[in-house]
Amino acid sequence: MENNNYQGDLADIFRGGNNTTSGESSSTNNTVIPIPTPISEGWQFPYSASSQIEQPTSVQDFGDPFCNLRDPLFHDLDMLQAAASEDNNNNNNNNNNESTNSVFGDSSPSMRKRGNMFSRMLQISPTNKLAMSACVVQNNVIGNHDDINSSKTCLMENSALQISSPRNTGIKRRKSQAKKVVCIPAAAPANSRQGGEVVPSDLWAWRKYGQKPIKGSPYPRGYYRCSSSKGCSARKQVERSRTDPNMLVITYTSEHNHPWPTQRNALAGSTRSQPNNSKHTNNTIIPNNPQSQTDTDEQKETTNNISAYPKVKEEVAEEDVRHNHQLVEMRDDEEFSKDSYQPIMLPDSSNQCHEDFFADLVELEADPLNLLFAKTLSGDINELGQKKDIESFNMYDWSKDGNTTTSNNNNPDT
DNA sequence: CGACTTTGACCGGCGC
DNA sequence: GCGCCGGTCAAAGTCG
Repeated sequence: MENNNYQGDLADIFRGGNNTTSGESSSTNNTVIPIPTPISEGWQFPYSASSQIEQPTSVQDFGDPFCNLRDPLFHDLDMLQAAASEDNNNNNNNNNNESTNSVFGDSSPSMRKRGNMFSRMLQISPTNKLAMSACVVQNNVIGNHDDINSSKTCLMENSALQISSPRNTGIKRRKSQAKKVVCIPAAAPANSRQGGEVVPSDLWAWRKYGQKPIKGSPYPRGYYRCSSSKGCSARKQVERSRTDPNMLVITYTSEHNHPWPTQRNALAGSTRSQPNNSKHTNNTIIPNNPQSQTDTDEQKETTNNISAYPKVKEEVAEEDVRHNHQLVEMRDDEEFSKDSYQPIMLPDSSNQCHEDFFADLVELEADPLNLLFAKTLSGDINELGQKKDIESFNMYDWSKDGNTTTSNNNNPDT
């Protein structure tokens, strides 16, 4: 394998970007929401125990719990510029802060207000220079999804490459598709057979249909499609970060054409990664019961299990901020009953110290995924200060209706 | 038996 | 136009 231009994957994420104006379905939509690792940043997810979790948008979220993450910062590009300007001034007075801290931490009021990593939706649009600027700013400050812990130099490099890439014209992409990129902590590669990833499962059932070695990456990329429903075009790609094997880069493509699966549906069609399958451990874990995660080599897991998104860093890419906003708005009208599941609430203490940083994340808190992060991060970081990866992912509590739940599946009490 | 994973082959987009 | 490379297909094998 070649190891050149590791930015490639990220570049791919960016390069295809066309802003999706309403009505332009053919455009490629990529947005990246870099989520810094709390491990090194001291960053943590906020959490509001009082937050009510709404059923995630199923049809338009690419099956990505992160889909609804959006960025107040980039909600308005004007705000972005204003923020940048403001922050520059502030940073001048806070030189002792690392740039990352300025964003993840607390240096800049403006960034603190607008700059949460979850919400950093960027409009990666070749036609929108301002958006591209936003991209640069974001990458410089927050990080590259492929290696958030990497140096700023690297980040800036990526930014430059992404923008300068001819592909950033993005008008022609292999297949015009909206994509979302999520970078999440992964189980230790050593635990995965054949370099396969232990992919944290989400609420959808995925079936692997291919795997390819990717140029520039020592790790293969797995291709999955939604198996929850025949005819569903939703796909995702899973690969390890080239620079940080502990991170998985998951790219969601296309959309689910069916409702968010119930637990049964999510589990349906899967015989190898069932929670009750002692051999094939799934990634679903009870947040409060880390031991429930056995994380064996067998669990290549991708699939099917409900839930679990890791805590730490992550990125979601999507090209059109507006689109995300729409998703958010639509979510309020979601026909899916939130009876389907309930988030596991965190102790209030978990969010206390983060509220300032996530002051603007009210919307995000409504997203189950946010809870995932909140839970995992607050727990893992506070307690361990290190990533526990997938082991503490299980953020969903599906037991509301008394059905078997992800949590319950791993809960010794059940 | 059905659903899944694995894996080589094929196809097509994209850069040169 | 050519070749590289990513994405998908589909056969074979595995598993419950």
